[in-house]
Amino acid sequence: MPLEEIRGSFRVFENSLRGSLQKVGFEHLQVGCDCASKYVQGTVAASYPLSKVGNGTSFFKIILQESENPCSKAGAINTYMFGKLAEECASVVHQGDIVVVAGFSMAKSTSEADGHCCRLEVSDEAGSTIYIKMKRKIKTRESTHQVCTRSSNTITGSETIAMPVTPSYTYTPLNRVKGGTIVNLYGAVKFFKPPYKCKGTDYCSVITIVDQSDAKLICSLFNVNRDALPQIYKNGDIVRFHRIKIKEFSGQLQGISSSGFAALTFDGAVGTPVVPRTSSKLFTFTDEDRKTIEDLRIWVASNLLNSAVVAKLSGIQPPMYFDLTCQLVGKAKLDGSSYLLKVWDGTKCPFTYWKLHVREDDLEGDSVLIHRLRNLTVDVVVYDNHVQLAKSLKVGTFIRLYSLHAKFQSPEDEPDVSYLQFHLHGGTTYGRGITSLPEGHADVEDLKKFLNSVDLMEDESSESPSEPENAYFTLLRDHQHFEVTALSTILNSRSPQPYRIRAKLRQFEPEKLHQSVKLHCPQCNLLCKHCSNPKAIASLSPLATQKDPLWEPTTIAQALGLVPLEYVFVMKFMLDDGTGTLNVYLMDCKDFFQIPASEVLTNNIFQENIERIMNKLCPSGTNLDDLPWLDCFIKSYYVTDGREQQICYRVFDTTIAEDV
DNA sequence: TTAGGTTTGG
Repeated sequence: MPLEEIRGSFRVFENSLRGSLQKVGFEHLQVGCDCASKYVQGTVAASYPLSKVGNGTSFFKIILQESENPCSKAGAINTYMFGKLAEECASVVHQGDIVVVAGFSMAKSTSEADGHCCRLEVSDEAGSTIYIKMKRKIKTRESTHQVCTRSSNTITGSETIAMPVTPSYTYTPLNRVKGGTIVNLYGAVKFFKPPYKCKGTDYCSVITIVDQSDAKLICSLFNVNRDALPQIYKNGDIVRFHRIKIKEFSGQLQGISSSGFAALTFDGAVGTPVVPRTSSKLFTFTDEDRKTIEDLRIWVASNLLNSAVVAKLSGIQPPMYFDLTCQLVGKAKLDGSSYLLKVWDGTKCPFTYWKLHVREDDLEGDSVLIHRLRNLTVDVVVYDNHVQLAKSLKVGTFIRLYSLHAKFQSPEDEPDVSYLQFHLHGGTTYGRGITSLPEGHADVEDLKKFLNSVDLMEDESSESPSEPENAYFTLLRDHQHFEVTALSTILNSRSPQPYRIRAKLRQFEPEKLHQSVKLHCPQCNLLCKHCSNPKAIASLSPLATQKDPLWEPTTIAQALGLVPLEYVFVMKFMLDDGTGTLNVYLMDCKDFFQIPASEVLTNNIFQENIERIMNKLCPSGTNLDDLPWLDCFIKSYYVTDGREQQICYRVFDTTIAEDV
């Protein structure tokens, strides 16, 4: 906490502080000294009213008197507080309180009247911590109606101070860090785990940094606020850590964020703007910092081998783990431990890849856009610890998926085919994780430009640019001896029977393919019907007591009184042979299109195939004369709603074939 | 406190 009250013995408190910080006397304070591992202690001699500096930041000034050396020449020093910390201190700090300041910086005094050549500067954002030992305990208004009066030497009046402040920090090369110290560091990121929620109360980011000394340091950084952790997006980024604690673990030195820790991150590429990424509003940045970063960038360019594999969807070579920069188009909860992210990067994945079947209602995102981008988006399944972050991502934002796994997988019942799947496995090994890239990030701007240049119409019309204009025809699987019957004859006949017809497809429903896939009950031969008579789970007991129980879905379903439903295509064709038109139903699992209905919703290649077939059989805006003739078997049958009988027709023993 | 790079499921 940036502001803490010291309760109990001050001596005990000071002993605990000495474990990590060193006390420094006022006379040793000067601009340029290393204050990272130091603290000062003094008594509040005076305080000024809370005010604001030019940019609107709150400002609070106190004069600290060195407690143990009241006669010292440098016995007092001005302490300037900024931001939230200033506001908090202004409400609790009073004359006579003992104050301990850690994480301060030094600035040159603006007036000789200050009594010291420099002043202390502290702020929440800079990671300062102020400990206060109250002179007297305050009674609250709630506990008593007596308003507590404390002696206060508040100086009235406003004052203008010079901004920005320029304190001086000393940075330790990585080969010089020592255990038990608190140091300031610069380094290039060699490896990192994007912030993730750890088992404790905080978010954690593990970052390995290297520098020109060729030493490396693994740092574990914690913060309750994800955004307060360094915003690293790729290896090679440059970080500046202030007040990082060095300790030994398993014979190796490591860095750990301690009280007052603060970080800045910079793009590590030579020539890019030197703009610090930070959630802090207040931080120091000097010409020297700029020089350090530029030097490190040059070193990174020829010394840091980036182990991360970065790929576009068009260039992946499965199986592989890679980092993908993309835009989130849709998202959906799958189950408690997995989550779907539909993403695109403007390029087309050249492999047959897995599409998950998600109910439209469960999919968050613009359904029109999702449909338009259907041939360019891939489905990424993220697991376990990544679910929480995935859930929080806003559709439309740009994200980077780290160590995304692309691998082929065959469905259990189809060993001959395999689909490419994208998984972000659980855990954080190898830096697996997700970051949301901010607007304005160079990679985001580049990707945006590229996505805007993608011509979706072109993509749709040139999905297979070199593919010949294949024709489709129907194959009759049996009964070839049947004579062709005119539709007018069929329309005049009322007896249920099979026919061979030759007609053109004038219209079909539904237009949207996904609406044609239904669940069908093979027992009663009807759609979404309840033939199941579910039994208690105990009904499985007889099966379990068998010598070699057969734990197959059909056996289990039977024992539980369930009739498994199956996926079928249900379509209505309006056929025309010039003698009349007839509405004929198609209800088919896999034989008509030679594509299983159970797979089509999850496989975009199958969807494209069917769309292509239907577009050939019944292209929109084409005259009946130009449509292809189709040979089909149909049969007539009666359906009844209990009162009236109606004659219907459906396709059977007919298959669509491609004329290659 | 947490993690402590890593040898990578669904």
